[in-house]
Amino acid sequence: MGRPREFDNTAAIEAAMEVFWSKGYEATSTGDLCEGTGLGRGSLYNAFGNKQRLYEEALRRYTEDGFQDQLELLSGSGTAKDRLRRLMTRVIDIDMDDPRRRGCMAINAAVEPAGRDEVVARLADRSFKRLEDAIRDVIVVGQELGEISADRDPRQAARCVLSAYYGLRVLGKVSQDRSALDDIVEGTLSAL
Amino acid sequence: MGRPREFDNTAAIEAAMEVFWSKGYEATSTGDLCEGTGLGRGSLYNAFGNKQRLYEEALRRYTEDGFQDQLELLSGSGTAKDRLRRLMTRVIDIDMDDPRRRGCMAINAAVEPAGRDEVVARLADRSFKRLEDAIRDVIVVGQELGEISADRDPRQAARCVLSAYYGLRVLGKVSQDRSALDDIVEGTLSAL
DNA sequence: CTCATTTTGTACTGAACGGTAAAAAATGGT
DNA sequence: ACCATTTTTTACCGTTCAGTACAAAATGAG
Repeated sequence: MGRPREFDNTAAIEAAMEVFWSKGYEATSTGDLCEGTGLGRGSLYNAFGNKQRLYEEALRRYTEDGFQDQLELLSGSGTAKDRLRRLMTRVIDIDMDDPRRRGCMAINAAVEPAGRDEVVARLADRSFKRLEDAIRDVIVVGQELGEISADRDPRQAARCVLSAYYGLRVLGKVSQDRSALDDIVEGTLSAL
Repeated sequence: MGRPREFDNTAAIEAAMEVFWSKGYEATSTGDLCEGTGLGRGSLYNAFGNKQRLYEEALRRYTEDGFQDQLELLSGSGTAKDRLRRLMTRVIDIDMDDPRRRGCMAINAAVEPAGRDEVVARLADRSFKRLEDAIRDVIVVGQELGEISADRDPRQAARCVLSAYYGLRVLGKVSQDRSALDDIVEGTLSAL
């Protein structure tokens, strides 16, 4: 019972995610969050407790949504290498087209608030590990089909792709040179 | 003429670097910087203008010092692969031994203040490019000596190592699994 | 010694911060 | 209709923020 909520919880978290993603944790004020979500201070604090917990919710949402997108790309058509290539070229497109240069929010989280918030650190870590597993699955299939050389441990190979992927996103934060990023994709794939 | 400075400019920048590196740009207050450098507010603002410009100085110092360390590792003894391996295992050691989990300040800069400060973005970009060139030089030598297969463009190969290197540092921010990071090193090197 | 010049320490500024208090408003149950 | 309960709104905390004003202190030039 009681007065019903006038806002959609999911939509509010998504709006907060956009704000945190664009500005980072520390540079985002609670006023920014009120403006972004359309909620008053009272509602925001009543629903989410404080800025830190709302950030955790926002990051959780980001990693869930992002992982679904990644799975979709990795389970598309084409060879295993084609799918891994699409995973990487997609983020190059996204990173270089985004005028706000938001990059990957999981990386941003690992860099900025993870040192002070163990929940954030574990969320980021789990997100990285899940992508590693998904990449590994693709590599295993590729090896079974003979598309990828089978003389390398698939877990190790997946970790290399994973590392290249996140390196790509770091470099994409400040690089203007798309061909450098494309080199990383092709070089990483030809190593498999 | 005028009253002489009582502090060493270089030492102050270095102290500020430590503070920014540990806490990040936004979370560092001007009070933290006074405490870290030992300077009063007046001296600090008189010498460096404002927080942003001091950060730029600190990052400049970090990238200069860091690049010297990297060059030293890359010009050491052993084969080209040995030297590239040392470059990477060194940062794994550093990242995993550091209780403060500061990571790579250039990455931190690319993630946090680069979006609002073009000077920072260019400093980070330049730092990345310089390491790419240094890695490429080692690969070229390795190819000439037959230690590294010569059928890959050295620039592309260098970019792959570079990307793996920064991926490594991102993962090292939150990972507790050293063997995963070691896999990346060995996988990346065996691809050359 | 005096004066121009620079640095230093301190006190202070208005603004913005994260978070809270409390009352009004809106519901369902009885 | 009334009450317990929850959300919303608004006004308000005390604190901290980045940056400044200004006078005292320390120099070298003349």
